[in-house]
Amino acid sequence: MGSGRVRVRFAPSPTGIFHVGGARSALFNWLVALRADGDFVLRIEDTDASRNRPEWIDGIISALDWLGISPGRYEGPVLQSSRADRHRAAAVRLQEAGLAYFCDCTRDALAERTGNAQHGYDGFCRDRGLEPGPGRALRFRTPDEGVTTVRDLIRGTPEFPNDTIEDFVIARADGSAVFLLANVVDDLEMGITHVIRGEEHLSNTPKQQLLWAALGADEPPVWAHVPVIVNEKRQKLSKRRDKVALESYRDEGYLPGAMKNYLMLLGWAPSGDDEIVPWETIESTFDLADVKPSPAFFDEKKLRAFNGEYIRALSVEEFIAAVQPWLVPPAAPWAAEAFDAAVFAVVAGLAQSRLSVLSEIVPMVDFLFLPEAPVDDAAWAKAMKGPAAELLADVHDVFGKVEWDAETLKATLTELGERHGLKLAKAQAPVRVAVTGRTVGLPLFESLEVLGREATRRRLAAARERLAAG
RNA sequence: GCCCCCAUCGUCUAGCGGCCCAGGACGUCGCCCUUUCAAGGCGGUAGCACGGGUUCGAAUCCCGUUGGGGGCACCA
Repeated sequence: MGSGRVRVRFAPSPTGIFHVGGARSALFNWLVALRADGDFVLRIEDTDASRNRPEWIDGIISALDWLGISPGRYEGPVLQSSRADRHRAAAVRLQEAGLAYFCDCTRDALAERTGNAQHGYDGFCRDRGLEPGPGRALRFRTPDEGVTTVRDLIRGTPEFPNDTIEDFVIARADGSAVFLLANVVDDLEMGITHVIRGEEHLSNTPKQQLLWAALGADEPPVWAHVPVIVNEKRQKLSKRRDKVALESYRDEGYLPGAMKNYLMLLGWAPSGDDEIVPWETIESTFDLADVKPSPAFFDEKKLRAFNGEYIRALSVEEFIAAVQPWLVPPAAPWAAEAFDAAVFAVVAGLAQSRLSVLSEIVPMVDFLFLPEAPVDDAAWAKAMKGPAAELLADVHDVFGKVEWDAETLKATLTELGERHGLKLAKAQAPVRVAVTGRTVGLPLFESLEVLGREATRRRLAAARERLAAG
């Protein structure tokens, strides 16, 4: 408005988790602000006091920060609750101007009149001239004729016949404004020029646009309703059924870069054949007008693949720093003092290409820091077959005297395996399970080298005992 | 029930009238590499929902059908 400076806002309600759909909306808004050299405002829609907790707000701020939208780079957070007086004032203004009226209809009374179902409000109190009072909500009087045309950057110009827009409630009986009004009052007074939000708000838009005009705005903001993100059943991602918390992805070890890149691909695509692109490229090429209007499925498999790529793109030093949180309790099952950074550094590079998410580092290196091999029963059953017992006996014996380096260990086991008619691929299995507890994992000989002769032989001996015990 | 939105491989998409008997990515399948598992390399698989138009020409434009989805609270 006025100056022409672009101002966008991200207006989540604090619900305890940060929804991936919200993350995408935030990113879209952020990008629009960045590209237009405009402002990004964070507004917390906390008007429903019954379900609000201060820590939820911190959660939103830190989630945004994780995405690269850091405090100080945007306006806010502005708590919508702090503006309640403005909202009430707007409601009063509309009522005094004759654009809204009081209504004491209950849901039941309305259902009875309209033949239940989910019809809109029938305008019963429109001309009853009710005064404010207990049980009386304020309804906005919508036009009876004409259409309200919404200009939407992603969807064109959806038209809503005014006679299908009911006289909706804008303030509760206690005078407090509901979302529809509070949201508009804030956007208007905060000078928001572009409202970029989820598609689920599209049907609210004609109502809000009517409110913009009623409150004296010269023109409504530019709307952009981004498609919803759906699950495999093609339904909107829900907190109850689906894994929607950004925090859970973060805690599992997804890198913010991968998450951002993936999220952007839902409904938008970089030019060219590469889907994995630097954030800077996205910043310099993103355009809301290129966003596809159809819903997109949140494919965690693809996200994982992306994350693996991002992990592999890290330098070993960066990788070591990134996995740090998973190498100490409580994420790690070993004692804090059992961890040896030098040992880990040796295998870090080997582990890096084997992870899709950072948390997978734990089962990959636990054998190095746990006092004993964390033997998995299924792995044991699978590997300890045939001449395993005899082979282990030989290995235990010979490993007591050979040079302790990966190359020698490999040559040794190759030879020992042949003695029992086993190719190396087969011969390594029992040794691997005896020492690491699993059938899969890091390259074996390098693992043995860092683990050391003593620990390795102790585990081989333990495995022999267990085998002997049946 | 009413209003609105959407429709290219299983999935995310490129395509904005001829460059397309449709390209990329994830998945999946096969092969190679290989001490397991990954990673990597090579190759394959699979799609314009349907029906009418418009046009010399349609995945691309229009209409309809069908199918999906979202919304219809004194929640946000």
